[in-house]
Amino acid sequence: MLKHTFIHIPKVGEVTERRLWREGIKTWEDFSSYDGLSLSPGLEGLVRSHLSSSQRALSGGDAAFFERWLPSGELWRMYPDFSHSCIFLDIETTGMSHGWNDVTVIGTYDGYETNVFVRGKNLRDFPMYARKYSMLVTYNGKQFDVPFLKAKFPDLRLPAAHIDLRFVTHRLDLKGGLKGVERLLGLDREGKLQDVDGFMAVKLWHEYRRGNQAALDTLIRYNLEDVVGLKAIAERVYNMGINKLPIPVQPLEVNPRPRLNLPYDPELISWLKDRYVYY
DNA sequence: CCTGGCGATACATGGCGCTT
DNA sequence: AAGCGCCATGTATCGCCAGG
Repeated sequence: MLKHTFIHIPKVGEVTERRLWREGIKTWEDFSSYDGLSLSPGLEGLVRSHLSSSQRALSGGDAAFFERWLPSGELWRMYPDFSHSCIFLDIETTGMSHGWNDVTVIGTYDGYETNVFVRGKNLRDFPMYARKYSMLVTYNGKQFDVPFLKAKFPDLRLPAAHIDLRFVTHRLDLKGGLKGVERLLGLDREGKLQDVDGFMAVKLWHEYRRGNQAALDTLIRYNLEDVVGLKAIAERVYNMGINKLPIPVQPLEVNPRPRLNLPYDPELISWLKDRYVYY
């Protein structure tokens, strides 16, 4: 998709990009053979030089370049070009507020394997691990996960680009939180895991601290279900995004939600569900 | 329960090309 | 040269709504 993109160039907005497309300039390559019809000479030069930087950034895997120049609502366009170095992430905490609450679990998925970092075990390994990636994908992570992680690890270096799927789905009229979006896309998770939410994640952590090992298993399973779901969502919303554009763009091959083979305790979930009042 | 990024909206500004 | 429309961009304000 980036090779079709012009909106990251200064002085080029949605209208100009669509005009270029309409005139048959659908890729950066098309622009090189452009014989100067409807852009002013100054703008043409600007585009030309910005495209050569873009080409360099793309071949060099420079995600920071695109994070810097793309309007935030169009960051989703980066996904296929950087998915080879992409990390999906979701955290669990003891509550909602940075000042008062702590990170308990960090779950990640790179498209091949999941990783989990647990408070009191290996949470400290996360910053080193996170450095390897160019792109981060979360749901509401700009609000929640990233500020929490930065508070926890002050000199944390996260991937240069961050796609927050919350805003992508919202613009596509997919609303209702991560689980709601999964449901709308037919990506529901199995059985009892459906009943776990963030509030229960807090309770599961406390159960674990009281000595219940199965509570940690369940918390981790829940967390990783969220994480792997992000990839399935990203692929689908990307394809929905390109379908709204007036030019044909190569769609992404869509994968099913990965099936996790990790233990959890369905009875504990039922017990917690009955035990606490939700509002 | 708390928090804040973001989209939507409105408005001002300024560059540019075109017309008269 | 002046006026105009088009478009990008900046600023400000407001309310939504997602996370544990």
